Amino acid sequence: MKVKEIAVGAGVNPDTVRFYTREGLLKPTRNPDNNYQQYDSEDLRRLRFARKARQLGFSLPEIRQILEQADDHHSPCPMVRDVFQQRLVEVEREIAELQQLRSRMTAALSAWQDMPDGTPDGHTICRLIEHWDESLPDNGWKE
Amino acid sequence: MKVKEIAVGAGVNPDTVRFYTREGLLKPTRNPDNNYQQYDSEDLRRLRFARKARQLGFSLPEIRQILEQADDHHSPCPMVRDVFQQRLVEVEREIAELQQLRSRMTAALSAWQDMPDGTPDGHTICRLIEHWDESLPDNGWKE
DNA sequence: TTTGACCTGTGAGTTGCTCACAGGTTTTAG
DNA sequence: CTAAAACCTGTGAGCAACTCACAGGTCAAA
Repeated sequence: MKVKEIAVGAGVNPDTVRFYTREGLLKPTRNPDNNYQQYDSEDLRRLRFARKARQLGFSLPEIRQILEQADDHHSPCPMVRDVFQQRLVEVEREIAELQQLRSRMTAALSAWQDMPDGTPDGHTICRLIEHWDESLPDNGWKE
Repeated sequence: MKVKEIAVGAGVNPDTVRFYTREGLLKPTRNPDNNYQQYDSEDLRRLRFARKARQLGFSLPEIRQILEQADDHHSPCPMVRDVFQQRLVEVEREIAELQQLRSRMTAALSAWQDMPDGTPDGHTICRLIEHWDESLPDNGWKE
């Protein structure tokens, strides 16, 4: 298979295939005639695997690690379960944060119905946002 | 105020202050003696505003636009309401996706309890992920 | 006066792609 | 048979929103 073929087979952009190849997730051979990359069905499985793992929130280094373990004939599954559980915790945290954000946003929107538009008098930029209260999740400042 | 002072005042990294200044969100004056940036309380309000807006999901260009509108003595609030409502829709979509992901993950985790670890026999990388089903939200391939 | 903490600008690193470029190859249509 | 379209190659830049590193200037306290 050539780049575009495997890309279509996995439903990704050909540049993603080239990128994953550069990153060492795929290890095609070369056609000595024209110097083209040659992928086989194994590469296709790896690519599909990588895409699924990405959707689950695995990072490229993690995926590479899993693939390398598989190459070395070690079962990556216990590790996958670990990362997977961590990821689940993160997902739940993200959900909670977004839900909190949503309830604040809907509350704010209904409150704003009764508020006049801010007049930028040099003291107020937009009271809609300025009156947004302070207690949002803190991001940063030297964690 | 000097960089670190305003940074502490808004609870952000001094580099973020410098970055926002480069990006035109803050417009400090210069101390001609030492070439230091000089921020005033107005800048502090702008910075706090920007941070709140970021937490609400506004992008830096959007925030800059809002600030510029306020500088020109136009009320940015109607625009803010618009962007805000769009953002609310996005937040809700994100929540829905994450919730779907979570339910799939918990289902998978309990299913995996009964599955053996994949033996990488050259045909399987990790059945935990390979058996993850296909119908996740599609990202990409020429939108 | 010598630390140490701050300031300056610029440039690179982060993540996971995506796109642009310039040139080589292969396929297809006329 | 040839010309154009469609593919391939590697490299390098761009995205978002910072964060950090570097090299050198400035200023406060001890």
